[in-house]
Amino acid sequence: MTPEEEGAPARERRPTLADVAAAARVSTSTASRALRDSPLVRPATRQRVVAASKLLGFEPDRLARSLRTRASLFVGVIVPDVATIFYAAALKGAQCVFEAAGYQVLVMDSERDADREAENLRTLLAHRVDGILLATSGGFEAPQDVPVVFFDQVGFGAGVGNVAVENRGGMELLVGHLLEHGHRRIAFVGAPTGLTSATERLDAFLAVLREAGINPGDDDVRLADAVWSEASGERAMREHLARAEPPTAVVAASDTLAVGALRAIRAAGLAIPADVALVSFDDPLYGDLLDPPVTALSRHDRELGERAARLLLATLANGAAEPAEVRVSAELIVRRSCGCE
Amino acid sequence: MTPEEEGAPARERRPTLADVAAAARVSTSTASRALRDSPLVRPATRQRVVAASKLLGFEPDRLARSLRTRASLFVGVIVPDVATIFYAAALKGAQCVFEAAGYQVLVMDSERDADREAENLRTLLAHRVDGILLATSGGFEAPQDVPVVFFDQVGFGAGVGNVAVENRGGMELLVGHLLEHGHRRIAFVGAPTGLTSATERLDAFLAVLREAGINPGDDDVRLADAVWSEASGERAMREHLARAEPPTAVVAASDTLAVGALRAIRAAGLAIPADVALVSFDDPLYGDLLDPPVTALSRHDRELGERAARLLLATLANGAAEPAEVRVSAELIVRRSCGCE
DNA sequence: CTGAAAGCGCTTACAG
DNA sequence: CTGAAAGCGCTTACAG
Repeated sequence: MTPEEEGAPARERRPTLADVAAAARVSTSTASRALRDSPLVRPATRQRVVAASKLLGFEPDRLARSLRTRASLFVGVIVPDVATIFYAAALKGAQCVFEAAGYQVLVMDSERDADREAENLRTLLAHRVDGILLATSGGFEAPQDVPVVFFDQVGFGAGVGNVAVENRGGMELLVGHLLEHGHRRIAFVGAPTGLTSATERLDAFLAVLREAGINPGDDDVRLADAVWSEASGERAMREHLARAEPPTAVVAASDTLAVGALRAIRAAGLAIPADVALVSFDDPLYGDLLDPPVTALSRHDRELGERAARLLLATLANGAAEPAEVRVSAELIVRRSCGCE
Repeated sequence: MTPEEEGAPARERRPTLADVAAAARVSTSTASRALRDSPLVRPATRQRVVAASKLLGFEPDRLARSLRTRASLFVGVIVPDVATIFYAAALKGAQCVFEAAGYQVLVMDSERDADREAENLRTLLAHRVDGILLATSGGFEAPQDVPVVFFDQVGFGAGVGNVAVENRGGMELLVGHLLEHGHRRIAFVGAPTGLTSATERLDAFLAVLREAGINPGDDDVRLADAVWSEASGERAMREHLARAEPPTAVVAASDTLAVGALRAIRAAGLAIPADVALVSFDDPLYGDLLDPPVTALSRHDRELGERAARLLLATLANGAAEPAEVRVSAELIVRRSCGCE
């Protein structure tokens, strides 16, 4: 046998299943079966094939396999901004779950743009993803036959499920705590409604206040920009501070907004919590080290991603069930910005 | 013509090129050419094909195309931890560049584990990525014929290029500033050497000190864990504080380490910078809002990712050139923890 | 300008 | 237990 026949590692191109089969002197059918641990192949044969595969450094082409099996084992994840702590952590959670299940994730960043999101969706479909995790920015168009689960923002009706934070419960904790401190003039720094979390948080804020017998006026809520940017949170807070009767406490609908508010309050030369108390819906990174440490809701970023991934996996395995609605609840982390200590 | 022949959108399975071709009454060859804007097809024909494609909602299967063209337009990015600000931002930078060039990115999280990294590498190769961006954790094995560019950590010799921070220059800024403040007993909280950034930063720290006529002792450097965890930074700082002659200033090799050090100093009831000054190699998130605001080097996370991506793209387009070595330099952000103001 | 044919690298009925 | 054959959905020489 010449070296060519024996299949010394071909340096010029990647070995294919055919190379392995040739080296092991079996058909590609048998080689394929052997490598996939089919019970249909004699142990001795399997051994030969495996050895040949090792020798050649064979790695099956997942793309070719996907094409043939009609299951890509690709899953798509669309987020508004990967560089944001929340989405990065949620992505990580999802990725861990998917990888363990043999799926490869395709991440897309919609840049918080609905059109881009729609395009991302198409790109994912073109890659024949088996399913999608979507933190929508409003560009959702239901794909024909791939299941999508919404996370962060819930997509009413559409999709096979939603996983999000318990916005109502969280807001109850936040506002409730401020109420206990005796505040009555409590203001809100939120995001433009439209996306569900922004809306739910605002609605909950108003509802909790009303239940406490307080009737918040229009002035009591200021909306930042759709990106939930620090800068816009700062601006919104500045507006609150400029009111004839400024609030004695503020709840920010997110960590970024809270940090913006913090900047505005400091810039105004005011003391927290003496002049204005501040609480944040999400715990800012290093929230305990800020000046002052801020009272906030604990984060469950990664868990959110995991839950969403598991939901999708379940659908992929069992077919569409009832749309699942999962809400993860957060706890109050009491620090100093609320007036405690 | 019956509806079947005319190709009303088949709801049960995704339309293929064959469906489009049938609907437009051309061969798949022509359909393919028409959709890819080949000059070889008559305008009228192209129109028919495009119309049919639209009508059916056809989206070409990228996997099939990749198989045929032998260019996946996939690119892999391996990071030690996506949930870390730095890597998330670098990923975003890279992703933007790749997407604009028509590449889809496959992200892998090595969990800072060399074996997992090696596995990630194999997975990427199995997906026939055209190239790889790697922030190595030590598990690199050179793939046969796909170019890899290292970022964050440089991979000596291997790969088609490296992009990293200017560690030496950054350390000069940091230590130099502390020296100007009159400090002589300056300590270091770093990461275990091995990975290049840890090594380079430590070496630079020592070198700069020596050039200033100071001879740092073994005690002056304490190493945290390989994950650069806050907790280990805190521990290392605690050790420094417990020394017979504690340092009057400390440089932390990263933001996380600096935050850990900050915690340790505070816990010891010491004042920054009065009792110990502190500077950080990377600017912590909200570094200006911490108590006290910390002096640090500006971040260029996203830029690092972009540069790395562009380098890979260039290699993909022009073939292997000389291994490129790009270093991005950082500026000193002076705040209060160093003793300024 | 268009079509028939081959083939990318796999998997899987179908025969034996 | 094994192999020859078909086919996943595309693209691209090769003829015409």
